[in-house]
Amino acid sequence: MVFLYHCVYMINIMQTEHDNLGGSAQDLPLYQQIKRKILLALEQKVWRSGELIPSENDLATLYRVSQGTVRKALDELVAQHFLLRRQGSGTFVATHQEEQSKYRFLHLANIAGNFEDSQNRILLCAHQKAPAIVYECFSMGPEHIFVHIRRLMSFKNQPVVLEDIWLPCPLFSELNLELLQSWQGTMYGLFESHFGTHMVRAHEKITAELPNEISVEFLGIAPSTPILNIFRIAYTYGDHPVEVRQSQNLTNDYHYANNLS
Amino acid sequence: MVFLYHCVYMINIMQTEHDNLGGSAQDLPLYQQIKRKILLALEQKVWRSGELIPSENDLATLYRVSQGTVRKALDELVAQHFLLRRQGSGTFVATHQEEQSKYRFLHLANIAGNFEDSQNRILLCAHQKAPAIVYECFSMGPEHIFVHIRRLMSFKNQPVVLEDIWLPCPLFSELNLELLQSWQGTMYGLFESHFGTHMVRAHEKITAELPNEISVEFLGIAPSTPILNIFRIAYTYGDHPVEVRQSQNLTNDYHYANNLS
DNA sequence: TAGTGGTCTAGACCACATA
DNA sequence: ATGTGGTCTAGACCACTAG
Repeated sequence: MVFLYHCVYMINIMQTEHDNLGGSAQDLPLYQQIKRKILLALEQKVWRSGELIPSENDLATLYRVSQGTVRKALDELVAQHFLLRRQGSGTFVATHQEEQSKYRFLHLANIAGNFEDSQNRILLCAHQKAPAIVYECFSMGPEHIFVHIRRLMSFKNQPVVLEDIWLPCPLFSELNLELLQSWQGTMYGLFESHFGTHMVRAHEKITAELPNEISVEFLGIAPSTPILNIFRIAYTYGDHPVEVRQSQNLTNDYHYANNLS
Repeated sequence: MVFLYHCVYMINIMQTEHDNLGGSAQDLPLYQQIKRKILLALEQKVWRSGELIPSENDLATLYRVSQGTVRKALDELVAQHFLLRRQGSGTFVATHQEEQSKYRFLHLANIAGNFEDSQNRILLCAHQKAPAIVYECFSMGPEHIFVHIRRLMSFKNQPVVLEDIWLPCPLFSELNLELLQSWQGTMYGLFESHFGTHMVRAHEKITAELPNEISVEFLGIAPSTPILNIFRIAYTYGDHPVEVRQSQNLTNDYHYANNLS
């Protein structure tokens, strides 16, 4: 029975939590405590991306709370895209393989406001030093090495985005050109399935700039063309930064679409 | 008793809904039906911005459902910023006067990632024709007139944003320069308190451009300076568009901050 | 002290997916 | 047929606000 299998893991985690919080759990509501425990289990990879987690009833038994309390914890985790519910099937760890998450981290739309599939070309994948800002983002010393990826994205076969990506090295050391070129799907899907790193959120700083030399070359534009510059830091479980990305976007035919609410 | 006062309104609304949906309410879950009724009441200004709405128990009695079902409807409305809960006090119609909504529709942050208060100068407030795109956004014929506002926003007394705002005319006809200049607070707060129009969401299209002549003049920049251009349509209850705004943002010292999740 | 929202429970029934 | 999540109910108790 799946339930018993998970029990072994979960009891460990429950007790770890118990120790950390000193019994009273800081007076957080029960459902918040359970939410934390599930998040910790996700961070510690008790359940992997795409896997089925125990049913609401099993979790309720495990945590010694009612099913309604588990449900409230799951509600929030689903709203934050950590989990995915399928009625009749169960609750699953969210992945970047799902159709619906294809444009979750890519907000570039055409004039009509629709998202299009991109054609991608990997220009570079090397172990290198990185710009100073990258070291700051990861709080790492200057001796560290990063995997540096450069990618050109085209829409309707017109180059639109040139991005430089830096990934910390112990974790992504095995990443190479062949793997990137053969992969069908989003980059975050690749990171998840081959490196066990699931991106949960990102922060972007958007500015208007003049293009760098590489953008001029690969986007085929004049050096005076205004470029939408996006500087992104992406985070995995536990708010650990695991990717820094700078992209230069040609916004003649496309725009960054954002909903405020 | 406040409860009885509201009953008169609510019963009308309930019956309107009932007629529209033909009894079976399209098989929507109860809490979704109640959410719709509350949204309709907000749209029809049964309760005004900032006002207390009936308690969960009163609403439950009114709609003949359990308090838990009302709560689930309110949960979603609060998450979408339509309502605001205050424990011990009650549930209120959300406003743009609250401190927390000051930067809800202004995502410009300084290098450290913090939001700053702006100094605003109204350059223009006139009843005018508008660019063609504005007519499209409102689905209005070319005979219509709009209120056109031009505003310069500065941070640390350096001009950073120049925005042009178009508002449809029957609704905002009374808007004038004196009112705009004397108003302390956000523009959406003004629209809400003086024109009964509460913005609930907006969509932005962001591009990099060269500045228009007016931006060159008022931002004090060279015509070749890249500018972050934001084209916004803002909506009130019922997804009716009520504002079109184009802003040109100088992103030398500030950036558009966006969280993806 | 009374009324409000916030948490938690227990149990019923429904809709859906899978075998 | 079974087990899953989805909805709905009724009731208890707690935390907070205000008169």
